[in-house]
Amino acid sequence: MIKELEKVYDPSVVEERWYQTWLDKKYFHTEVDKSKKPFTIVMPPPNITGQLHMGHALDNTIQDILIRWKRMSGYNALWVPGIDHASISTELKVVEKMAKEGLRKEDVGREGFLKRAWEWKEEYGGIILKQLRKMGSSCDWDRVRFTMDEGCSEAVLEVFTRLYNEGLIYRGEKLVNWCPKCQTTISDAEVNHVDKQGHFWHIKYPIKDSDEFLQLATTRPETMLGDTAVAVHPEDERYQHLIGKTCILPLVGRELPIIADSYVEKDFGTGVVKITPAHDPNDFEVGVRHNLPRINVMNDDGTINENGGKYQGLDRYEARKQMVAELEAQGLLVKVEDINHAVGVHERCNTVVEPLIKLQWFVKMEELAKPAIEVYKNNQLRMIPDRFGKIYLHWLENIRDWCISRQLWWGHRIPAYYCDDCGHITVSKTAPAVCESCGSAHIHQDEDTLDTWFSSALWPFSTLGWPEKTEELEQFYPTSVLVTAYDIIFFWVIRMVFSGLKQMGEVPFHDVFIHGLIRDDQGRKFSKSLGNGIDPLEVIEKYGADALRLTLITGNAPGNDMRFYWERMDASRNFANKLWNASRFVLMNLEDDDSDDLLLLTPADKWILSKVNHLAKEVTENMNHYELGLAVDKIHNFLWDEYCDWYIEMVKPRLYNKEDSTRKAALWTLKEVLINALKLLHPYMPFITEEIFQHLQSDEETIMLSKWPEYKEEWNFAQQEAEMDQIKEAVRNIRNIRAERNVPPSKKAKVFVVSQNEETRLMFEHAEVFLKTLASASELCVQADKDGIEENAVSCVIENAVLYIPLEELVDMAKEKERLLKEQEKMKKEIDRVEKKLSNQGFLAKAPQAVIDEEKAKEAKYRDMLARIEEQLAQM
RNA sequence: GGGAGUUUAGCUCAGCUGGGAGAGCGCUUGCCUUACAAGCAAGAUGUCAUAGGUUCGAGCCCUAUAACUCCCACCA
Repeated sequence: MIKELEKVYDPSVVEERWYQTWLDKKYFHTEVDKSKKPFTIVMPPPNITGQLHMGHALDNTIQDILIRWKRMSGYNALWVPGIDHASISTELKVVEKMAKEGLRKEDVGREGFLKRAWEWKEEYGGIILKQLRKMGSSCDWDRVRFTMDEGCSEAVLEVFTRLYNEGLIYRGEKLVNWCPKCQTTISDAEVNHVDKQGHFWHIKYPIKDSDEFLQLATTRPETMLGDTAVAVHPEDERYQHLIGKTCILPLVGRELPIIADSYVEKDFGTGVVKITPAHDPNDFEVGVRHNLPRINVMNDDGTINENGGKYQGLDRYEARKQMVAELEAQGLLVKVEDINHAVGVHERCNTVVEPLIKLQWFVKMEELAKPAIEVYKNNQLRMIPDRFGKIYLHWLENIRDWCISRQLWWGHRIPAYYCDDCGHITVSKTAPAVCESCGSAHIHQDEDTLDTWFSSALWPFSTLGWPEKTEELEQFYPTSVLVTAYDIIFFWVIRMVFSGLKQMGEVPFHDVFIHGLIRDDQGRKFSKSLGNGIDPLEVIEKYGADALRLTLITGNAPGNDMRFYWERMDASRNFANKLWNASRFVLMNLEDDDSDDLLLLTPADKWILSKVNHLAKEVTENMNHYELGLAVDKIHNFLWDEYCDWYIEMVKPRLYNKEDSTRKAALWTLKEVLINALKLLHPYMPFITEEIFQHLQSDEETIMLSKWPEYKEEWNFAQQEAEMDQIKEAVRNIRNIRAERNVPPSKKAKVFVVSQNEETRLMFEHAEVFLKTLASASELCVQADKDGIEENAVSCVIENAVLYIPLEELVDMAKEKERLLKEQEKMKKEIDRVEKKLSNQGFLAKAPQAVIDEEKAKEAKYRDMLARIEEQLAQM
């Protein structure tokens, strides 16, 4: 039994033991049960290169809370875990590892590389899932999925071929984002724009057969090697005479047409733009309009290629340096301006992205985006908090085609087969033996793989068995809620929505619960370079998973970032310890006979039952609105303040008196209320609640599968709640009086309650059992008049009564009077305020009746109290 | 350039559909009261960023301003 255990709660043993038990008993496993309503979450699959960090800890705590709550509420609750192959990150890691052995990708070939990648996956892929168990995550481990497992791969092939056949996937030569370091294309979403210090080089381009020059500026002089035109605005008077003429590209000598295009802004710079269709998205468009040649001057590694003449072989930045120097030498460099401008970098490696023309695979987005916009607008898809919906819409409304091919080996290989004879492309889920067009057997598969997000976009249905028609799919799709951080809306949420709508005809989830980021104590993001990371596993080791979970949820509102600092862990641990000790107290007193017949419930019992009853209602409501921070705050407050500091203290005298006829009721209430509160707390702090629950009762096998507390009318005691509020107020007043005079608790004093109201007197008489101990009273005298009270007793006025405490020490009457005058002043102010309200015709006419009644009741109460205060004063 | 968020106690943050400003930590004072000193009790601290407006009533709704943060974006 707990009562024999330590005074201090030690989470490490308890957490380990319960997680193993839950696993052994298969509590996490969910089978399809059509008699219940489904509640589904698919876990955002962490990367196989990943280690558990605070973001995962928060994300999974939220999911676990929701799943545990719904499971207890009788839902067919399924939480599918899984991991993502993370094509580019993993490939980089494996390459890095090979480099240590002195090997390059090319040395081992595609197959050799993939073998190593799979080995990586086997070795490291499951680490983060194991770490998630430390958090207490109750996902269905029998259903772990991997984005490259058989089923998910099947789904990828199915979707690719379907979209291709519909013309929604196409192959085209377009300007794409190229990472020279990773040597692959990347999507727009993978490009970060960072402000960098750069230069504006103002250069003169000579006009052919003339002494004139066109002056223009560029931030990337090396791209001039690929210039194929110079453009001005069609209506720019300054340059009318030059349109149609030719200028000479410095350093290269190529003749460039001077064209007119309204893309150029007259008022920016000199109003002249060099056009490099192969290296700039805008210029590319201009090139299409004017049928300009595209000259690619760059190799895949960011060096200048054979089109760069003598600069061939130089790195792009070295070429830039040399070219600028030569321009200057030739007198063609007018000036150099320092500027701050946004540069696109690859989010993985921070290398400056180079726009290059490449033949790549794309998903046509316009048609797919429309229904995704619709479902948000007509509320089939909700964002919590709603403001993220605007970000979602803005992205979809401005979406461009999605480049999905990657020059990587690790991932889903594109199921396109090229005929070496006729050039026909066959797209097929299985490798065709011959070209479907000419029948040639000389065919080869596309070397590229798909963007990692292509497979994760299918996650909500591929994990449930799609494209097979499984009963899981039928029962659990659409899923209930997606839990994720706001930084992943573009990458993932949007792509899941349009993929789900396209393939399943339904949204992949109804709600998107978006949380913020965890930051360090100074509000900075956790990052390797700052070295400010905090390992959740270390936190768990020191404080326990329950405490970490509580910290992550407490005081946080949806969508908001939060700071982590250790002091908050102390507070959470202290709460766990408080709960532990309160439970020890209950268990110490509990007896074997816990039948609930013949219970004589006192007002105090009814009060706490009523409180926990309303707590259940409010917590459930908060959780329905994803207000987890508010919910857990209420549970915390109930357990610590109401249950521990008040109820347990009230009940002690009854427990210690074996003759007390209400003793059994006290024990029953202590236990019953604690069980209900534990259940409400369980989703947040699963381990400690289970540990206590198991010691406390034997009706239910585990708190995990116990019945979620619901509001019940028979536990609604409004009157007792009001009475206890008044008793508490009296106790606080007495304590205050004693504290102000530094009367130690050991020094007891008589307390007189004088009230003309019979009900009030009765109420205090009933409370005598515990009131004496709570207020350090030697004796409690409840009476209708002031008989027997010393003249210099300290007094204070409460609703319907006056309290007197005769203190032996000489009471400073002048000070007492001063205190009463202050009270009087305060009361008058209150009355003024209420009266002002009640004499306001507008208020009386427009405010709800309940509010008006409340104010009237206050007025009466305050007037009564003021009268008593003045009576006291008159006698001084 | 567009959009969003934040501004509440010394610190970190809650405050749900408008109806007397809250928590944790910190601080002051007194207590080892047989569950808990990781505790108990009693305290102190707020022009809810600023200025207007709507309303019987505004921390909450509207407008403007300021400061900070973030996201998006092809001005060379």
